[in-house]
Amino acid sequence: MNRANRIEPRTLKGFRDYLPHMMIPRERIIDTSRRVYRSYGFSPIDTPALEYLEILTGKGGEETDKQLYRFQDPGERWVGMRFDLTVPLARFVAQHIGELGTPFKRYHIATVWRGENTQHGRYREFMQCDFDTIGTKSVAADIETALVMHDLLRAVGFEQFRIHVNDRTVLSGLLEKVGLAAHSAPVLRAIDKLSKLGAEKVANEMIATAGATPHQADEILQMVTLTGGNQRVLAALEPLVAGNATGEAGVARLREILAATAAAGVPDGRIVLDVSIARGLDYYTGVVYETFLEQLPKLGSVCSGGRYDNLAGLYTDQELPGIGASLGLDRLLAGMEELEMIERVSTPAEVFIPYFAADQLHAYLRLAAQVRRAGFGAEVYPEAKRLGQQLKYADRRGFRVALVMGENELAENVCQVKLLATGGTSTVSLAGDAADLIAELRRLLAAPG
RNA sequence: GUGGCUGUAGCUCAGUUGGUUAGAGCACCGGAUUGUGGUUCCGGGGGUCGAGGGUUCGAGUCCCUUCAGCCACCCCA
Repeated sequence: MNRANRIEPRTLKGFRDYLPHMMIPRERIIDTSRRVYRSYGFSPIDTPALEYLEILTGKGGEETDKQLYRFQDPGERWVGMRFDLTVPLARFVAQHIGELGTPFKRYHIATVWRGENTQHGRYREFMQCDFDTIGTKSVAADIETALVMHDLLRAVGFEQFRIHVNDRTVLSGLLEKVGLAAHSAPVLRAIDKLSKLGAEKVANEMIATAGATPHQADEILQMVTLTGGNQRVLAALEPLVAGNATGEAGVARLREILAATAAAGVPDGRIVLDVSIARGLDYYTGVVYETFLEQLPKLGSVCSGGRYDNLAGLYTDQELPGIGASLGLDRLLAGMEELEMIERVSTPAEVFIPYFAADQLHAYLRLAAQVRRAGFGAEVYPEAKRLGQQLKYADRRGFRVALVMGENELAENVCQVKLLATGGTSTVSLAGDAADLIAELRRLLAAPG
């Protein structure tokens, strides 16, 4: 094909290819989250990428409506691509709750699409790793959500992180007391920006967008800027919501969550009561969580969620409360990269077998099969090229070990085990189904990674 | 969606007031070295200078449009 007809290979704005060295850590985090969710009894589900447009519009507000990928399918139905996993979940439970029963715990790891403007760490196609508990208002579900978030971050490899917790009913209670209950959405959006903008600008925004008086703004700020440790914040909150049942219940719930997570073994200081955490989404009605990495506070929350007490109200009359959270996979990966927690590797296999003696392919394939039976990934190079080149290939890809076996080794039924990181080499026997080799590999590859 | 900045090789970039055939480093492939990689040396493949149009005798360089990336707002994972 000549140059003029050639199609330029390119990807759409906000859509990405994932090369092996990015996909390997990505899959590792996905596998980790799957393992943690399952360890708490969350079950996997999946839903279609496309939904009837009417399912997706109306929930989530104007912004999401604008960002929705929508088109007519070949049958001229109006359809949309899911922009999160919560709305499909709402439809899913409304449709199937009869056969699922409650409480229903599910996780859903899948791609979503939003036609919004791109920015660093923000794309038009990205993956969400959600878990939710549907059909119970119990504080136990709130507590479990925090525990899952905690285990998840630790399983991925973090120790330096904090889960910030708040309860929107505390804010609602205060808004009722000061007389701003009718404007809660813009007030909450303003409060959510406190860490970014500072108290003064937040006050101005509340006055401008929510019609608050300076006095009202001041009262709200007084509460959301409380600091000084969980117990002290709780003690300070109580008088502020006193006499308002909604607010009092919220404070009690927060107190219970903090006590229970501590009892479950979450270290002191990991879970932080932060009254300024509001979460932008309108559908949260109770507890809200955000997780920050201590080394990268500016990265924003890497795992967030909260309680919504009428998830499926658009699709069914049955009241279905729930709580859930979502791992910010791309943001977390960006953070791990910045913290140099990601090893540059572009092979998922540990063991490299150079194709050395040109007429001995069968011997290499047999060796590789023995290594794989022991549970290791093994790759045989496809061409009998110069050994140096093959080792260079193995080194670049990030293999851990090379098994060198040429004429000499074959004659003695042994092979060299070469640790690529150091160059250190030992010779082991292949007798008896390569038992010595397998033992040596287990020893060398025991280290994590 | 709004505003600003930036687009030269896979990556990071040089390229003089507009002037002949567009360069470097790294990366990639091959050789030096037909049995040992991450060092060195030599060679090679890769660019219609993001794309389209305009001004000009002449455009990588100036102008317009468009696409993409980055930043801020908005919103959010």
